[in-house]
Amino acid sequence: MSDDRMFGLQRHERVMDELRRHGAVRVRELAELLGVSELTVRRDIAALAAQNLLTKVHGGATLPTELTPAAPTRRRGSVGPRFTIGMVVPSLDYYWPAIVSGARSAAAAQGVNIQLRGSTYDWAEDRRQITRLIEAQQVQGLLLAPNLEGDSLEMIRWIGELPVPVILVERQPPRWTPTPYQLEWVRSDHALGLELAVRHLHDHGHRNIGLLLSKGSPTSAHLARGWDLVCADLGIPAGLVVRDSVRMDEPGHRALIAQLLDRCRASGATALVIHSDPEAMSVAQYCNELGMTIPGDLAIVAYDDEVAKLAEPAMTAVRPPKPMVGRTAVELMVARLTEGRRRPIQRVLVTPELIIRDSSMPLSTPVRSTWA
Amino acid sequence: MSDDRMFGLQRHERVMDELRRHGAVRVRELAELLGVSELTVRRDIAALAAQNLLTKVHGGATLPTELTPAAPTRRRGSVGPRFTIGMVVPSLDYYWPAIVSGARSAAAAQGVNIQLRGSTYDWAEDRRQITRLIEAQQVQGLLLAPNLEGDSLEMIRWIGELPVPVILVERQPPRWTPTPYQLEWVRSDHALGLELAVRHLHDHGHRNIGLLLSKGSPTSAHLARGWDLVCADLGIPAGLVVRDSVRMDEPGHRALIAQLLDRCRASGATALVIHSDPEAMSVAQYCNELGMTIPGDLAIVAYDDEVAKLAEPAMTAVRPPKPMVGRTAVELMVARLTEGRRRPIQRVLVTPELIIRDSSMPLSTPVRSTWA
DNA sequence: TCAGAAACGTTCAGATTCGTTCATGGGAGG
DNA sequence: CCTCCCATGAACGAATCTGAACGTTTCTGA
Repeated sequence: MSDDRMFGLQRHERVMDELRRHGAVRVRELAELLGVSELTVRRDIAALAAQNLLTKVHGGATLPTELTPAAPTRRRGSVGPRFTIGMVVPSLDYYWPAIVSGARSAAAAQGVNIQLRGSTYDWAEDRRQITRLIEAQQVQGLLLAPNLEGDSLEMIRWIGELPVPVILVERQPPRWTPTPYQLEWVRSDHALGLELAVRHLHDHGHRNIGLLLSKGSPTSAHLARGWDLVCADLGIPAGLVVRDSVRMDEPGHRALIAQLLDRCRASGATALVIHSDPEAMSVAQYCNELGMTIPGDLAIVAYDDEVAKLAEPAMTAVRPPKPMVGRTAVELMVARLTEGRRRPIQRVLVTPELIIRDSSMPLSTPVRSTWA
Repeated sequence: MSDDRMFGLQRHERVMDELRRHGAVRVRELAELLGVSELTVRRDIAALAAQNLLTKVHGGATLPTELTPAAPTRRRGSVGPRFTIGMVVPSLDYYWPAIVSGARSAAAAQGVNIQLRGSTYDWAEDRRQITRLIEAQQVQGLLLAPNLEGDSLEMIRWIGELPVPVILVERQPPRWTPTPYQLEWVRSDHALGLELAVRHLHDHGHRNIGLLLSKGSPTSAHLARGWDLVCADLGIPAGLVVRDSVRMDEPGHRALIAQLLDRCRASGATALVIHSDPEAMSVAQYCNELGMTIPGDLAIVAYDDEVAKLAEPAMTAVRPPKPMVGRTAVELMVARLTEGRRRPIQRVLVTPELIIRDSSMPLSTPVRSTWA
């Protein structure tokens, strides 16, 4: 089933992954981690460095910085707009690395720099990071993903008054904002993503589906909206919605899952859509311990597709277009900086993708994606 | 399963399925799984790679990522992708010329051609034009603005089955479409445009505002939605909405306007938002004949800004970002044609602009847009 | 400054994979 | 029924990937 070996490209991705997660990697560790010789790792690093995706240092590699020696200058004459864009994201180890990576590669293609700042899901910290970026006077634009829960109007007004253009990433302010210019944003269409999941399950015969939302995520609201719409469209019950945190590191998660499964049984649900992979894997593992089979006794679709592939069975998941969101944000920002205020405000929705694996369909069924 | 042999296309789908499930596939395993020779698998992979559906690597294939070595960079001649894009618009004399013009200039910048076809606001004619463009085999993509009133699902399904990528312009299909790929679109955010108009009037003291919608325009629905939302937000009455055609060339338009003004007087309305310039000018002219002053006795904001500037007094109007819509559509299409199906679906809203002239504010007031 | 240790990269070899060339066979169309 | 065409498969030289060996460079601490 699993390969003992990976392809070169996969290794490259893995290297970049580790790099984004930790900011730096060392050859020795990577060699062990990936199960290849150090020489191979060095070759990988050299290849990635040739694309300016990382900076080679003695003993390993780091994320590229403006200090990178001998950055091959862009093609001769057309230096292009050399902007520096600040980016503040709420997390650097879940969900956001893929967005940052998409942003980084778009930035490389456009010849601009990105100043990345990790924050938390907390507005005060967001604000601190943003303020520091602005005060450093180095950034011409900002890509932000602030926590808009709470008194969002106040935050939005504050953001609107920043001296540089702002584009919100994976966030949607109210449709009208009390700012001199309407705010620009780009986000995944999570409501549609959820709809894809439910319709996939519906296509495979499930008529009674439940939804488990993780608490406190800005995504939940969109998922809930998509849920209501698609259930109404398909004429299936929309009642089984649970908001709870059932991660394995959460105390009492087993009791919560047991409770959830009771509700499924009571309402006759045969499938669950679960927000965020860890929660889905937690549920799957619990089912496994109980002797329930997946997808036989319960079909599961996870939402996020960060680690769903690694579950056993591999989990069908909705994958938000994270790299594309980052990329689009950068492209919008470059356009805004290049064209100035005359350019009309754009708001972009990007559609997630449904990755069909084994947790949602009987294994014997010939594999056939609805996306064919 | 049923057949010992499958067609090439089926095999391709199967390969993509495996790929989506596992993220990577190995030539050897696929050959065994599909019961064909490795050479055949390699040929399949090469074909799929040519469509950017996967990335070929030594020993197999992976899903395309941003690390995917760039396709043959077409620098030297830098001929650019010389695509030809078909564009079918419902009118060539109102509203649409600005969109087409935006599209044309973007096309020139991108080095692609546009085949323009005028149609009507009628689905049968749309379909005829589209069919002809397809059959001529000259276009690699289509920008369409079909009339989606009526049995829109049927039309959407038809559009989804066209052999070239489609982007809808100023049209929004249902959030989910029964097509192999979700439809892509770009449109003006008319609801927000209307909101700008109402808030502008509200800012200048109007607390009782009416809305006149032209009948049968696809825009009306968005305007009505924006109207309900903004009236609720501002806490002003939303009851005075009239749907009528009051163009000067419409028989009986004077009676309808008289009726409208009666309703305004009855409800105490001091301002009107009127969809489409000709209607607004018609009302303004009638008011003028009655001796009412604009904006003194009645403030007017027109929606479309096609000819609003020519009115007397010059009319404040919401200007949908028409050139930008056309431009964005072309840019999206070029991206789609360049990057293929792997590119996630984008849906873009562009924000209109409020052009403040004389019909909404006392003439003495220095004209100053809230947009500074 | 120097020496030891670690890391690096060149070279070579073994193994695997790729793709060209040519031959075969079955289905579509006449 | 025949022919043409395309998809497939076999074989083999070419290309690629990987790791070991070993001389060279860089780092670190005395």
